[in-house]
Amino acid sequence: MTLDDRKARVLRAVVEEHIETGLPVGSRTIAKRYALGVSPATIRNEMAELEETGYLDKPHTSSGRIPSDRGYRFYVDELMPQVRLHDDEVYALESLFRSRAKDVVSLLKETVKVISDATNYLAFVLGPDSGEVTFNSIHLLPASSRKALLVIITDVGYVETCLIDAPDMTIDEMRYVSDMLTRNLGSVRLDKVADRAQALIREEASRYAEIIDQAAAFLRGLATEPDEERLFVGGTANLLSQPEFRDVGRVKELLSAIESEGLIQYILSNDHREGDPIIRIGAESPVGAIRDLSLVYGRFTAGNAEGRIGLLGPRRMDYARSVAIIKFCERRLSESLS
Amino acid sequence: MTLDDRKARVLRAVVEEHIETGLPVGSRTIAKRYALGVSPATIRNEMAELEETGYLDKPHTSSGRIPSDRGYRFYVDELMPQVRLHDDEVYALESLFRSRAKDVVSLLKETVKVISDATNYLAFVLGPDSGEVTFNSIHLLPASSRKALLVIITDVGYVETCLIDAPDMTIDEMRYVSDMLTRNLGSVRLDKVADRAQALIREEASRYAEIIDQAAAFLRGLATEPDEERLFVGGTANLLSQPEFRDVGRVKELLSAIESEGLIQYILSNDHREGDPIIRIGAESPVGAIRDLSLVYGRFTAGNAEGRIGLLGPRRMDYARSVAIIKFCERRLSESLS
DNA sequence: TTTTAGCACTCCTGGGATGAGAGTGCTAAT
DNA sequence: ATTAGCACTCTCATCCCAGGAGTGCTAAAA
Repeated sequence: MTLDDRKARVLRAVVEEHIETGLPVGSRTIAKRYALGVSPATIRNEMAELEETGYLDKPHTSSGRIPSDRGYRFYVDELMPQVRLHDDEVYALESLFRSRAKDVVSLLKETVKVISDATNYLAFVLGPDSGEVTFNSIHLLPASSRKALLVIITDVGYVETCLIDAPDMTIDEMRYVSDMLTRNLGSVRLDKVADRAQALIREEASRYAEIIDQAAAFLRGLATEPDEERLFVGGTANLLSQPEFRDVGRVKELLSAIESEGLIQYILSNDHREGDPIIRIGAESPVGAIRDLSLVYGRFTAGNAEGRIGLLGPRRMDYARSVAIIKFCERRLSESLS
Repeated sequence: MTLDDRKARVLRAVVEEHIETGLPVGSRTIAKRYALGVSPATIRNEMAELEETGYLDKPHTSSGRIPSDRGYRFYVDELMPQVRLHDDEVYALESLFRSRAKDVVSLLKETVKVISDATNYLAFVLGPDSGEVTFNSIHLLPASSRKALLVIITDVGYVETCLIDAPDMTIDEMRYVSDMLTRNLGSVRLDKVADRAQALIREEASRYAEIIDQAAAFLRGLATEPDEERLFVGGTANLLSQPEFRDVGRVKELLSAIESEGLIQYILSNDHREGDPIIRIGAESPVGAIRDLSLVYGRFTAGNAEGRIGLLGPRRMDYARSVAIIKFCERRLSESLS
């Protein structure tokens, strides 16, 4: 279904006006602020037809119109301009990615912070799933007299550590065990590592069985860690400044929705290419709690695993800018993590 | 200033009733629900006197009373019962501290989560200041062909990592540098380490100057990291279910207050012993944004550094239970981190 | 002297009623 | 096909009023 030129222009005006003000928009406003060259009455007629065909809604009989999900969808697919980010925004993001004395987790967290502040929406990053990751090397380091620190470096740059019991081990023994573990378990996917470790214990019949056991348990833990563990959310406070959240009930609902499994599963279930962010408007997402919010998110790759980065905002969010920001982050995250 | 026995009982009844319901409490309610053995009229007289002496307030002329800051203070100091935690609460907390396959940061984060869920208040932990910490050992590990991972283990169990440029180094070289750094910089306080590193570079006149430089820069970064970096907050969503936050403006104000330097500085500025949590009621804290909230927090020690753990709730928070929870966490955190 | 019952008074709260304002839909004129 | 004009609809803020909860005061009872 397509729209004739003038209807499209009216729709675009309604959407953009509504995105800006958050209020229902009337025919007079459009006539005044958008140079369509026709009178309010004509626009009224067009709006009536756009309503009949489902692109616009009326909150009540005698108010202005607001875009329906379908209206936003048409706008996003056909009318939305491609925006360029402001120089200072680009600068803020670039400096994030340039200073590389950081671990992956900090990078992801800071990215979330920057883009939520830049948009006033809620931002999230879903880090690469460690289960699909292989690890680069594993090290045992002395931590105290009876403890050792297990350090695991994955191929996407995650660094995971945990303290394990390792009484009476010399540094040389630790090095030996480190080498053995790296040799035998490196380049095995994390979710397969537990089995391999069992085999290793049998082969070696060694006095290090206990160490290997602890290491395997930890690796197993990493692989089976629930999705929420690698979700970083930022900008809750920003969201509160959106007028649609003057009702606290909404906010609560939303916050718990984000932490619930459902939303993450939904985001992961959508297959898409990098550089082509997914936009889900209002009730297009099957997740109830965000039925009057919109979602713009993309994916980035880190080694052979992938993560997601996105924005969650009111249905009247600024899609054009959001898409530009997400695209930028997709690209730069993928570069930084490879 | 002290109160005669009956006034104290009336005050206690008003405080406890108000904590439970959140509403102004009237004389009739107290006569009915608390067995003081006197009529509402008598209670009215007592309440009038308590109001005159500043222990109670009236929202308006003909409503029930609510405790003033002073009333809460008297309650907290003189009337509040010592509560024991429920078995299941103790269990939830104990299992947190028992499973020790965790790094410090996760432990702190999970503690925050557990106690904010248990209380429905906002919980926070301020981790030990790394500037006052010495480190245990420092290691260089191969990460990729041109990069090495710098791992620093502090004496309180923090593990900090960062990637640095280290082209063409063999494992043996890395071990050599690791040993050198640990020998020369270990047991130096983090905030003194930069100077020491400069000295080291001069002494060694070595080809590893660049590595040492990067390590020193990172250590310096740790030491000068702002206080907020080690602040973990949890339970924002819980706070929204408190009736005093049905107004979104409040919530926003509060969220930004927490992230502001001021509150943290205030908390750090109070000296106190472990096992003796500080209670700050309403306007007792000089930080404007929490002038109608209360703060209950304690301290824990980790090596020779110290951290803080606390709850931020409405002025009518359940002080008795909050104190019990904070005491418990103080003790167990100190045990776990030493 | 202390406690209590009684009662007038105050103030908040919630439910209509009202009027202004914004915007529409329709009709008739251009 | 477009536009001006106008009656109509609906929301929103305000005001008013009655109901209810609670107080303070006075006078009687313990």
